[in-house]
Amino acid sequence: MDLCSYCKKKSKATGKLDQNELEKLGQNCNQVEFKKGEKIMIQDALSYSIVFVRKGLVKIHAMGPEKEQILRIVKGPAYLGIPTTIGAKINQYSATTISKTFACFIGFDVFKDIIKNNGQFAFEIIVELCKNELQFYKKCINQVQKQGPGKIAEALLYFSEKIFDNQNFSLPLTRNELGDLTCTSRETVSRILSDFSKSNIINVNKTKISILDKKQLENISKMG
DNA sequence: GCATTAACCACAG
DNA sequence: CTGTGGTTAATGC
Repeated sequence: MDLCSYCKKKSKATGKLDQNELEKLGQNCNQVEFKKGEKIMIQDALSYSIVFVRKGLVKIHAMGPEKEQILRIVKGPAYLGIPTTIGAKINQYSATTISKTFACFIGFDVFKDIIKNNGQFAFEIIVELCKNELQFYKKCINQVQKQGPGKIAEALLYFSEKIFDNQNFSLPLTRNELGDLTCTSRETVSRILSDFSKSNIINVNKTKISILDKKQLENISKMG
């Protein structure tokens, strides 16, 4: 199986593995193809594996006391489930695909062994975890301090820049989910999107979004 | 008080 | 699933 050799090019961390480790990984991981909307990890389930998302988009979400909360959107290639597998016995969150996704389940024991034996690999994993944490801090501040338009503007810029690298994209979330992501209601998302559209900042057609005035959007995001 | 913001409800498409 | 309108509550001049 040459899957892991392929991923060696895709993932910085996997790139640090030697042939031996790659083979060991190959023997202990298995690729799965997911359709849009399928669950990769389930909150409250016991977790035994780390998931490597080769390609695709995944939403990380958890059920709160009131409602569903989308924590972040993950774009492959990326590791999934490291915090919850290492830091807790049961999954603290769910992961659901929002596009067609190819992912590999890696046995935790093998993953742990490689971390312990390969500092370069471990370092790259730490880099990824650190970046995620910093981004999460930013999201927290954004959510608590910005008001509606600022939150939506930031989310749109995030999808445009970080996920699709394009001014035009098809939003992989419903309005409701976008609300769950930005801590607003579905109605507020609708209203703000149509306001942006009326001001010619964006163009909206169902899930298709075009950013027309990026400067303006950045400004709204910045001002809150 | 008055304005702004956003959630909740309801209803239509 | 979405878009909109009315209502209501909180917050800040």
